[in-house]
Amino acid sequence: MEKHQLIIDATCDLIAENGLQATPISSVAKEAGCGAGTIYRYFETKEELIEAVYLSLMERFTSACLENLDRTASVREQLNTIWLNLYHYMREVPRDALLLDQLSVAPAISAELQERGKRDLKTTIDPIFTRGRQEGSIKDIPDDVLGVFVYGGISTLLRTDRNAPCVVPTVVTDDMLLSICWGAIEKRD
Amino acid sequence: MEKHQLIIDATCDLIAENGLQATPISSVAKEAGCGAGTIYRYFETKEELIEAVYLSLMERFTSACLENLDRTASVREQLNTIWLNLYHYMREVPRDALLLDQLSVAPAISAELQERGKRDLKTTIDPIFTRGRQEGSIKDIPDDVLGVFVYGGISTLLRTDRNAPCVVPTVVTDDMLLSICWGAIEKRD
DNA sequence: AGGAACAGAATGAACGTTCATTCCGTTTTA
DNA sequence: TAAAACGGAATGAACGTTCATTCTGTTCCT
Repeated sequence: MEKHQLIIDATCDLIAENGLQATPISSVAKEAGCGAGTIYRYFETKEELIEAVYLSLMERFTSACLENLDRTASVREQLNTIWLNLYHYMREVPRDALLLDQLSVAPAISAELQERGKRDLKTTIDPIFTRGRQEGSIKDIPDDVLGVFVYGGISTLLRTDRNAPCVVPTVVTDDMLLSICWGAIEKRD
Repeated sequence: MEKHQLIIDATCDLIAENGLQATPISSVAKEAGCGAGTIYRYFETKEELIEAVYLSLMERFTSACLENLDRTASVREQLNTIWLNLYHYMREVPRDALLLDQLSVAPAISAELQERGKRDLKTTIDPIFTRGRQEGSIKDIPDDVLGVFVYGGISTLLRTDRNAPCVVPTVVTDDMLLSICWGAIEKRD
């Protein structure tokens, strides 16, 4: 495998396990099986490495969320797919869920980088919300608000469970989760 | 004011503004108007200081959320009060919202400390959920799941807005917010 | 005077980053 | 073809900086 990617992977593992401020370059080098100096052949600074880690993480989230998405299906079916994809990915790959928690408060992650990381997902989801709103099945509230609220709920739920385990995985079925998510955004008369 | 509290306050301000890893003791000392050594008269280690900061933060959140709570009111009214209190507090005191973001991924904050920080709030809210469930107005889903989901939605919404401002404060009315929160947890037939 | 409280310089460990050197595969030369 | 020359990837010891913590002399209070 490419050294570039090897270094990124090692950094992902270490930050998820130990946190950002407990992940010195020296330990990344050891984990990646190279010398510390080598890392600086691929990344000018540690900050740049972190940025690369963040973008690779967001790519994985994006493709996980969009997996098996049938873009001809109904609004409801499409959102169900995306939300369950997100929920399952975060449960199955806690490393990436932990990593996202760490990076979302890292000073190295600027506002534009965040925007870049979310762009692909947003350009898929926002039209679904828009359509749902036109069809009258979704509340008249901006895309961002609806999307972010649901995302925040799911991610916080799983984060809490990671800290004090055993509540969520055994109790929250897919149906429950979707009922909560839909309740939040659904328009009722 | 007590030096003890002065040091905690200075630390709150600096962590909220600069992040935890950009808040050395030396800068806390300067902000608090004392020498670095003085801090160690009140806190044995920096970690202990961070723990005190966290507990003081959670006290403020707790009392903000429970303000004007009428414990004889209906389930719906009580939850409305709590959620709006939370929403308004996080909007009005962004320093504390930022601080919570930083501390919730800090290694100094252990799982038990988190539990202690949330305890008072939970012992008030959980019975409200339980009652709502008995009355048939709230979904048959554990307290933790419902509470955490709503909290996560609100806090993530405001965090996102802080990074790319202007969406939320002007657009999301109290009614909208409550409609989202209630939709998530409300039982419908 | 005597002891507690305080300030800030001193200390040593840990970190990000640099750089002189080594290593290794490829190209050139005879 | 064999060996010499080359170039850039890789290395890790060394450097300068920053930080938490300690030390030491001073100030304040009673």
